[in-house]
Amino acid sequence: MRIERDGPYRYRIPRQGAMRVDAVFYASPDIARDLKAEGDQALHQLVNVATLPGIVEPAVALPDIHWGYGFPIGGVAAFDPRRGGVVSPGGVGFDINCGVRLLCSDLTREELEPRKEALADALFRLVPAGVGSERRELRLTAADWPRLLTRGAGWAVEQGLGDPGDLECIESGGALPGADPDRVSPRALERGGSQLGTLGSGNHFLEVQYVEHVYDPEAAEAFGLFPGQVTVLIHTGSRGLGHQVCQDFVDRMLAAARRHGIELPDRQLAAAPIESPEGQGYLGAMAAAANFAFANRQVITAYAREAFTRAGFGPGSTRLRVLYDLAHNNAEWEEHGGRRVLVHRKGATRAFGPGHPDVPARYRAVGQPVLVPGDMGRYSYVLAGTEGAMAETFGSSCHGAGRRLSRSQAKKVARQRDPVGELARRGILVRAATRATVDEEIPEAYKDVADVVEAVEGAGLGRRVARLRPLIVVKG
DNA sequence: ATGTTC
Repeated sequence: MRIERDGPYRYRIPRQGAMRVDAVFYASPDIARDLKAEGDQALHQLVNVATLPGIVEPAVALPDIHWGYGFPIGGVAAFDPRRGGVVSPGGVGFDINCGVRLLCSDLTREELEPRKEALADALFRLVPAGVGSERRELRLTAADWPRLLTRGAGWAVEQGLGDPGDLECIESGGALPGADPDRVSPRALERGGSQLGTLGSGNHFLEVQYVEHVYDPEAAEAFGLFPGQVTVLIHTGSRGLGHQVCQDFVDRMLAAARRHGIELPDRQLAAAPIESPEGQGYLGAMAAAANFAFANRQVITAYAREAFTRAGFGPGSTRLRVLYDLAHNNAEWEEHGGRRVLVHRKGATRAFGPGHPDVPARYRAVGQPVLVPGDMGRYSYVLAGTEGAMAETFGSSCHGAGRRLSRSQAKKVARQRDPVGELARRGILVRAATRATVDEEIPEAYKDVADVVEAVEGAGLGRRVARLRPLIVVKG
């Protein structure tokens, strides 16, 4: 594979073989070296994506790129429907609208400290976590589904789970347009029916954090962040419902690709023309699943507020304002370079720059908040979207640290140790459904997210605003 | 990520 250095933190894979467009990836020299290492499949997957019909130049990868189902995680690909552009479930991922929501309190770290254990216990009690976790008291019925799947977070607010103001600072207003509940299979509804308001497993979490450092005081003020402030970061997605939607369409898409004469270098890239029945069906079901995920984070927010109250914090001081809520895994219609294109982001964050009409009015002068979780022992970042991202990456930035160790490698390392005890000694309280998940998620399992963010900022794809340090971690 | 091999 021919790779050219294309500027600081920027590399280009010129069109070669079956590629229809160039691919570009962003990385520090260290990250680039790892990506080029023999056996790493991420760049090969990026090249595969560049062969798909109707792709708009370039196929993009951010510094947290790693191997995924068909498409790499940390990738962005835009398709033009007027040039045979396709939609691919693998380009969105199994956890449709896996994403993060940041809440900010008016509390300081010092005010939290005396009630930290109580808060950890209350959060763990009120926010179900773990594989197959359920919230049976919210069991959804046939009458709930159409509105829930079209209105997303707004549906939860209608149910009294949150305030109308919560919807102002959510990507797409908390409801991706174009949802078609009839495209969501009965099996997907069955799986999701008792999972609304639950965290799930794997890398999903709820963290209580504090603002450890402010890089850009002006932007931090616009976002409502101040040093020492207590924040809450929720990372979860569409649970079994989204997983089943993806499953339902992968096989159908493979047949559709064959029928439409689309040559696939990898079956996992199964795709159909955007305008085909299969493409439209997937987009309708995907948006519905995305809205389930927006509702999920909204319901969890309501229970997080309840947990603060039960831990003894006064309601006035803990409103937990929604700073922002964004998707890491979705496909959506956007205008780039004067064209309306379908942008797939898989493990990537929309990062619209200053002045963009889709940035909430209160942040518009600064740019969209970009929330970048790290690992549970170090820190997470809040960035702001930039003009550079608009010009180069279809308005996209990184979404996290990216794994360094596989789950099994991490478990092997963790087995000899006491991860929960080690974190507790550093002031981080972990409440987890299973030890196995904590072992897979030890800090050493991840790259240092600071390195990823450095590359992103160096490439002009985001601007650091603040760094958040964990205090309490709820895990599956 | 995932009723973690429906």
